[in-house]
Amino acid sequence: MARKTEPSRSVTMRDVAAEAGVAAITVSRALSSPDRVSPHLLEKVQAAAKKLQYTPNIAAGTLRSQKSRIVAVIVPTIAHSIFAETIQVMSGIFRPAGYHLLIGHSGYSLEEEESLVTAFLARKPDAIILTGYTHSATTIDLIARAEVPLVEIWNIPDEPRDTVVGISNFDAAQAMTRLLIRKGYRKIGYIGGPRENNDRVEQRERGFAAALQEAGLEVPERGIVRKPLEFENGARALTELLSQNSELDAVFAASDILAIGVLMECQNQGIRVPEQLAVVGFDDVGLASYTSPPLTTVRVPREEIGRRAAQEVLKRLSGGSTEPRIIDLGFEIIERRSA
Amino acid sequence: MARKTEPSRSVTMRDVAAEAGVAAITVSRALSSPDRVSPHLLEKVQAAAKKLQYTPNIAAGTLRSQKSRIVAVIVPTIAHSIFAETIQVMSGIFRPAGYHLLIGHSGYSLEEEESLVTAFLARKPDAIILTGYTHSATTIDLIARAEVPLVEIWNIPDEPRDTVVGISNFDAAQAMTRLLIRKGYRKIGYIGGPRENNDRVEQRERGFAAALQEAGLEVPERGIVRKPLEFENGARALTELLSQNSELDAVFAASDILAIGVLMECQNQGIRVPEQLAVVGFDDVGLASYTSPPLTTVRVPREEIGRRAAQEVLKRLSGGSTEPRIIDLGFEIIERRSA
DNA sequence: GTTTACAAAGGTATCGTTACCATGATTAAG
DNA sequence: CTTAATCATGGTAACGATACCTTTGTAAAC
Repeated sequence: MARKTEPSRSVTMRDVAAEAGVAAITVSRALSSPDRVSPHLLEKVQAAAKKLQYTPNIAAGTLRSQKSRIVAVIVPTIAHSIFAETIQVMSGIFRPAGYHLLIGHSGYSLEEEESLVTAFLARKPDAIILTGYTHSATTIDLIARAEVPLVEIWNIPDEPRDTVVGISNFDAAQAMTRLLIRKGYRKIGYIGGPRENNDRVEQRERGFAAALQEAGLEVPERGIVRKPLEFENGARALTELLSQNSELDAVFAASDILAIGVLMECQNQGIRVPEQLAVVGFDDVGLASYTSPPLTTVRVPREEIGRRAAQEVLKRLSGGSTEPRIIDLGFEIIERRSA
Repeated sequence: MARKTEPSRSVTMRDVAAEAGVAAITVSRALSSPDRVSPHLLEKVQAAAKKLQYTPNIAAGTLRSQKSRIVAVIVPTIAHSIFAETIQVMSGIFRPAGYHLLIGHSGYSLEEEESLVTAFLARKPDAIILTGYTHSATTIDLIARAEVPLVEIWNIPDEPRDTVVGISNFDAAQAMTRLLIRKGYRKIGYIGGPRENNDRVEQRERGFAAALQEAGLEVPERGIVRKPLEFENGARALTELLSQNSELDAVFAASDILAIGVLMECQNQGIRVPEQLAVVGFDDVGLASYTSPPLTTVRVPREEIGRRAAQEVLKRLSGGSTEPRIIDLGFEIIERRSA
């Protein structure tokens, strides 16, 4: 591909300026704040830029202005649909605004997250978006020192560090469990993800336990199973749960992925849902309304989380308030037929 | 968060140099090619960098060296698990090598892809990874002019432009259809995605048609339905297909997402799979082995695609060959119980 | 012991843009 | 009609790193 002609120095602002018969700085202005140059020159500059196929060198601009027009995003995993969707939505909002996304996945490891933050900070991102509120002290310190706006998404803490956009996973899990109780289920098992470094899952588990407690119910003996969020683990977890607890009448899965695994296993084992066993999930992934029976679950406004997070960043970057604040987007219990 | 003390000029290489009692250039070398400085000074520099919490300014380095250590990746959509997985794998390989990923989604639009390429090019990426081989002429020209290595993934063209890592979607679809024919199915319907700007899907459709033709079979009247890749569209497409073609005995879905939608609709309508209707998919997503019945499908080595693509980029960036070439990773027919 | 080779370290210029300040032109205010 | 205020434009320096070249020191070769 690369044709070897000459060193082919790339077209710079100076070249465009010469072509248009103006100063370099005017080209800069024409391209980044068009309303600050006269229509006449603006047109000339644009024509010249087009003619020379000028591509600005962002690195140079970043070096001088200390603004990279990059937003760094770190999620636990990109390969989970809920995070992929969030990223996609954010990307769609940042793009037209001229910002690009630097994406990393921590694999639920705080060390890896810290290492990513360190690496990303070297690119002077204009903002950083992290998942959850659980981060290493160094991570937080690094970001504070760099004076980079921080938006934490997906879960709501007691005290915000900076901006937070999410829902109360505790409240949502509690509400869902209450529904189960209200419907008359009494022996409710829990299937969730590992709690390490995952405050979303941890809060869901707590919300579940809180609902049982306030109803005077107990968590069944060995009624809690935790496995990574994969379909097959839902299936396995159910088997495990049932082998320990034959008279379970309901299962709360802290993620639809697990819940769907549970439903599939029920189908395999011929367990009728919800007659023999009620199953509820969390997230409301696309598939949840197509399972049989359709899954009762908690709808998390995940696109809205992405959208608001991105909008908050943009607002902040154009001079918005820097006060720490929590944006609670709320959840919704979606009753379908699995409970 | 941002504490307003003083302008807090950030720590530069010069500061580290002063602290370590060496020249700035030595710091540069110590950090980027440690084996080119004496162990003694290396240690001193590292200590100084640590003490001052030095963070390199990549923009400055990029400006000077014309190397950004950024790789741009454009996929049609991030929110589809197969692309999310590919991205995750690539990200995992690039990260330890010191490269970061700039990710964009084109929404299956060539114009949007072109616009993304234009925007990304301004960041002087060290390589660009695109999905499929169908791109606008300008896109290709832009990349060629910028002399940026290009890797195209997921599908294999006749003539490679640069590096290609993928599978033959044509061959795979053909092989799958042949299997259906070999098993005795004769009235085979097709459910696929829209073909515009999607050479993967297009080649699958062609492969399907080719297999029927070589067996002397015909595509059933109105036996082809195309809808965006969503579960619900699989369900809808099946209904549509069946209403036009009551004696269909098999359905080839060009994506597991659609196939799973089909399976769910079969369950709803009480159609026995595979006895009344065989269903096969394409991709082998995680869920495919958990449906009931488990889905017969084409396994696409999508993690391997991501891995190889990333490795090829790294190889190329450390001086590897620049000859255009195709890396065909092959596919596998996974026979489960849905056909 | 002298010459050659090579490694280690430093000096300086430079990448391409934008911040900052200055200038001249135009308009508004008195 | 003068003065101030505002706008459009330009000149220059600087952001922080690395490429390139030079210098110095040490080991190898004869």
